[in-house]
Amino acid sequence: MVPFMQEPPPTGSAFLLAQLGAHATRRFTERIAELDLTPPQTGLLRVIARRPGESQQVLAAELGTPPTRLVALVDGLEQRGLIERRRNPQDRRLYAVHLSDKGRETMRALAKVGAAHEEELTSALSTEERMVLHGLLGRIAETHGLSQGVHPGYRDLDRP
Amino acid sequence: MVPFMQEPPPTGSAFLLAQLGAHATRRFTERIAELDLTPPQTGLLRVIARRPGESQQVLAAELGTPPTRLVALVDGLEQRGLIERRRNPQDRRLYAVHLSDKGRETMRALAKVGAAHEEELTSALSTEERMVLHGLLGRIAETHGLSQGVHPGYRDLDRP
DNA sequence: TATTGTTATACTCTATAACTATA
DNA sequence: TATAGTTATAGAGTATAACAATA
Repeated sequence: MVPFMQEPPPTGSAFLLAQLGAHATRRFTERIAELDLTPPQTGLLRVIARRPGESQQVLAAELGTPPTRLVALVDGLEQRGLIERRRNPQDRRLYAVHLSDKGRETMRALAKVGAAHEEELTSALSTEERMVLHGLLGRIAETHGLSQGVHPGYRDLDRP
Repeated sequence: MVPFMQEPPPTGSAFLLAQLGAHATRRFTERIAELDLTPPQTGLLRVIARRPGESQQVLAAELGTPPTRLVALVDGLEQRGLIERRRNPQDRRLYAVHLSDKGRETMRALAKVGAAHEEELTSALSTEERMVLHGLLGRIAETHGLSQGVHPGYRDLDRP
């Protein structure tokens, strides 16, 4: 969503966070494009890896997105052989969504991409400074209820 | 653009920055909605305030956006009386874009919104910690060429 | 009747290309 | 011919509502 600019105080921390967050997202998007993945696909893979076998409804709730949006997303990853839809014989309305072997391989590649991304982004800082930064960011995230490892995106946003 | 999730390492600083950046943007968007402004409008106002009298071409270059996009943006702000297009008698192709008195008033309101936003976002930290955070973020932003006070958004992004 | 997944549709935001008016 | 601004058009991404199958 989000366009090219934000806030009035030229360089408060809030503005820097918005700036750096957009930059981090852009760079990460470029990196995963080489794996032929988009950020939404990557996020879905992560949730499936963490909670294998869940229904699409549960995955949608976990991601905070409308269930309809998951259909195309799951379709795409399934067609590429990264995930599998398994029918539940007890309740034939549900699918159980799992990673495939190829999907697990992709997760390992994503871990490498993430490490390189982290290194690039924090390259200006010493090891000690990185720990300080991580601690401060973690506390801010915690007080704003962002600690679950799921990117909030812009859901729940009343856009004008 | 950006969807609901990003990266593999559950809580590296890169992921935290993306998370917090999206959160900061969302909260700021909510706040300026009460002034009936969107983030792109706010960013344009800031650039005009900093460089009054520039042409739309220059403003577009400054924001890193196609000039066509500025037309509707300038239209909207002009219709609400926040900015003025002034013809240049020497070269009647150009406009010189200026803030109006009402626009300057809006800038003051935006400054207040920004201060409240900054306070809310960093409320978990002490005064000292806020200074440390600001210093670290500033250094990271600098090494990635983000220091101009203009939000990069997702321009130049090769999206899949 | 309620729920899972799906399809159809519409809306927002943005970019690209074609046009006008001035130079 | 080149440039500033504009309009028209198309595309990506997302959400809402209606629908089919199953419970």
